[in-house]
Formats: sequence, C-alpha cells, structure tokens
Amino acid sequence: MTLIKNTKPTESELEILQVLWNEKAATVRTVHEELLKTKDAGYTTTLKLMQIMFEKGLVTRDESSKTHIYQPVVTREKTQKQFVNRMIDTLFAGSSSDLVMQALGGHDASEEELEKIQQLINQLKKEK
Amino acid sequence: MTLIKNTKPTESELEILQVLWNEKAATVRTVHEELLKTKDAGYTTTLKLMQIMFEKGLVTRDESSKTHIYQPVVTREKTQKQFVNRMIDTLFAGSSSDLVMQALGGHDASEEELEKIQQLINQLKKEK
DNA sequence: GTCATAATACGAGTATTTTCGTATGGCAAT
DNA sequence: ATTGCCATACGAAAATACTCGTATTATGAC
Repeated sequence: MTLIKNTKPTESELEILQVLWNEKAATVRTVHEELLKTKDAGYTTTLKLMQIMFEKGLVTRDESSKTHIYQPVVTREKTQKQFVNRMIDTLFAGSSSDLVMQALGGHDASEEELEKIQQLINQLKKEK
Repeated sequence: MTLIKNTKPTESELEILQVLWNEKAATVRTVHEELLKTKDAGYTTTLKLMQIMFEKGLVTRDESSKTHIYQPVVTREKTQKQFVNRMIDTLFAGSSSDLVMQALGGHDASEEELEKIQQLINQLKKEK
C-alpha cells in the first residue's frame, strides 16, 4: 500500500501547475518563460521548485533526455476542489452559495457562462 | 492619503478573523477557546498571532482595560473577494464561472440558496 | 499589603517556502 | 579536443509563518 501524502500545493507551486495543466507537459525552460510574463524570478528558482514538486509527487518527469520533461500528477479538477472546499470552510462559514455569489458579483462571466450555470442550477433543483 | 497595505491574511489569521467576524469583538481568551474546538494550540500562540495582526492593521484593539478587546478591521466581504479573485486567477485560469461550477457541484446548497443565485444570474443577464 | 490569578509583552526557536549562487555534466559546433 | 551553451543538482541564505516559554504587570480576594 502506498502512502498518499495530502500534498497541498503552495502558492508558487500552483503557478507552475497552472502552466503544466495548460501545456500538458513542459520543460523547466518553458514553464519559466511562461511565469516571466506575470512575475519575475530566476531560472534556477523555477528549476528548484519543480524539483521539489517532483520529490513531493506533484509532478513526474521524463528523464530520458538531458532536458527533462515535466507532467502534472494532480489534476486541475482535484486541486480546484481541494482549494474550493478549504475556502468554503475557512472563509464562507460552510456556505458554498455565498462563495458563488461572491464569485459572480463584481466579476466578468460571459452570457454563455451564465447560461451554463443556470442549467446546472436547474438540474440541481430538479434533484431536490 | 493613507497607504493601504495589501495585507493578505495567513491561514491562521483567517481562523482568527473568522471568530472575530462572528463575534464582532472578542478577547484573546474568547478567540482562543473558540479555536480550541477545532484545532489545538497554546494560548500564547493565539495571543502572539493577534498581536501580529494588530501590527499589520488587520485588527484594532481596545486597550482601556487590562484585557484587550479586539475587533476586525478588514471586512469579511472584502477578504472573501480578495481570495476569490486570487483563486480565480491562479486556479481557474480567469474563469469565474468555472469556480462557480466547482463550488456548486459536489456540494450542498439549499433550494433557497439556489433560488438566490438564480435571481442574481437573471439580473446579470439583463445587464448585458 | 500580600498573594494568586490571568493577561500582555517579548524574544527566540522551529518549520516552511522561496530565492539564488555555484558546481557539474552533456552536447553540438568549430 | 576545446569551447560555449544549456541543462541539472545541490546547498544554503532569506523571507515568512507558526509556536511557545518566560518575564512582567494589573487586578481582585483575602
């Protein structure tokens, strides 16, 4: 039986995961270039972080060539759920709909997106 | 013009704020007793954290009696917004509706709450 | 006043996260 | 083979967050 550590990604790790989720797989160089668009950090910093993430099991890597290729292990959805739930607990006193209201108010969301949410709500109401 | 520090509360600070938001105002003792229900920590740890929060400007305190009475400075709503926005950025690639979907799926939310959300959506659609 | 209780102040240790410098090795071009 | 360029590995500093022990002081009961 394998020990599953409940590894909660840190802030920086999330930024890296974001890139990996989008690209499916990427080198440290690619991830780093991407991060440079929004923050600034040294290359070895990104490298080190990704090495740590590898040790934690957040990512795997293909080491067959000198330039390693990283892939996310945790899925975007699972991670989202992890953080959303935590947030509902610590900030919204357990009320998921309060979070929804907060997210919808004061923010974008296109007409199609609103439509999708509405459908989801209708379905949830039917299930009651 | 006053300098507004963008103080992002830490995990522990959020737990304390949660209590203060509920109680409106509270002593270290009260906050600590409340925290003990879910975690365990020493009294002076809670004290120290609240002192730090005071220095950061997250809370104020009434020092007129020996036992200080703390009050939150940041509002629950503002803090919620701060975290929700951050989360939409780092975890949902900017899509607020993805967060909404995640929050609604796999969670509770009563019929009345769903109703409220639906009304909000209708209003948002009208504004388009 | 003295004593016991309970509160604050504060320093410092520990842990975690983030940052970066330096060493080392592979590889392609010359 | 030498050189230059990238890549990884690794250690350790810096920054931040959390924890707790101890000293000090106010206050009320006696």
